Amino acid sequence: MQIDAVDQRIIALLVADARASYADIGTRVSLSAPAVKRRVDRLRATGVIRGFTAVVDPAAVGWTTEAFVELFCAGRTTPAQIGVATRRHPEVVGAYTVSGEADALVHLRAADIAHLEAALERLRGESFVTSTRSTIVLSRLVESPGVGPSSRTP
Amino acid sequence: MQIDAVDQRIIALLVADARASYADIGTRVSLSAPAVKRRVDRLRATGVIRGFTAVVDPAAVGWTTEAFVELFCAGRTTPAQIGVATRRHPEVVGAYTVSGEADALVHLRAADIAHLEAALERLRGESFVTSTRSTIVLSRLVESPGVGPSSRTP
DNA sequence: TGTGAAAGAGTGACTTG
DNA sequence: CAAGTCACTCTTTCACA
Repeated sequence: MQIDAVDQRIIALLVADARASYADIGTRVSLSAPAVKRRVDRLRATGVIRGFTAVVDPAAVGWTTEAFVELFCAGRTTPAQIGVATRRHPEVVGAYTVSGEADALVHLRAADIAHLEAALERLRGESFVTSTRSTIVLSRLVESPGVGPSSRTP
Repeated sequence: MQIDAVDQRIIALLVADARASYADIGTRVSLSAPAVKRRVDRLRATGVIRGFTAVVDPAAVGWTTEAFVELFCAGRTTPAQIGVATRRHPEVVGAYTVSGEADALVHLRAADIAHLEAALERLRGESFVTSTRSTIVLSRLVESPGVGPSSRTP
């Protein structure tokens, strides 16, 4: 699907504030509100915009402990398998297959160290996991939602 | 600040759909629309809800290459220093100080390998960086926005 | 917190370049 | 075909009980 410069700007504005009105966006991109709505509808329908979400301070909700866990998997493990398995754990906020020694990298978020340990144990219980290597997050310095500065086109 | 069970449910609903109407949320939590608005306003004012954003398919915007980079830093480098420095790079979508060998873990997103390489070079140019170790993301399996399933309280 | 009223936003049908 | 206009409905958001 083709997205033009106006779409880009609309996306950037929605990433900055998902509750902005179509009229507001319209004035910023020189379009009428219905025109903006049609574009947003199209972007949602084609999957460019996956949805709208609230950005919550994890500490405020009590999920304050984070870790990155490298997963070493059994010989014939597919990415899809890892995806399905990791998605089952609510503590998993990110999972990626990666190059290098490990097969996958899993981003965990939990209430505290005890909760994190429990989640890790559960993860290690997955049949295809042969071993893990954890890295505890000491502090979160940057965490952009969305796709980063989507106003830029590289 | 104190957030009760109703706040939790409102947060969960907004994470699921940031554009839900107050009336809609209200029926789900048995409150009137203005009551919901007042709670959301309070949650925003106190920083529990940091904002509302659109979740964009990175591939659709052309940022399709990702990496995790471990940063090894000079002796007296503060987390704040790393935070300020990494925030300068638009490719950085996440940065954390971590336990283990490395001092920090940086999550990069770029258009392609060339762009990623350029970003990495720029990052390595930061005065306090002594060395880096990169892990390329092969596929994204899970990536939850917000705070994960915030309907759960651990 | 709920109610009700005024202002504003979302959305469909229709028209125009 | 995509944008603009208009009309109608639903939301937001205020004051007050």
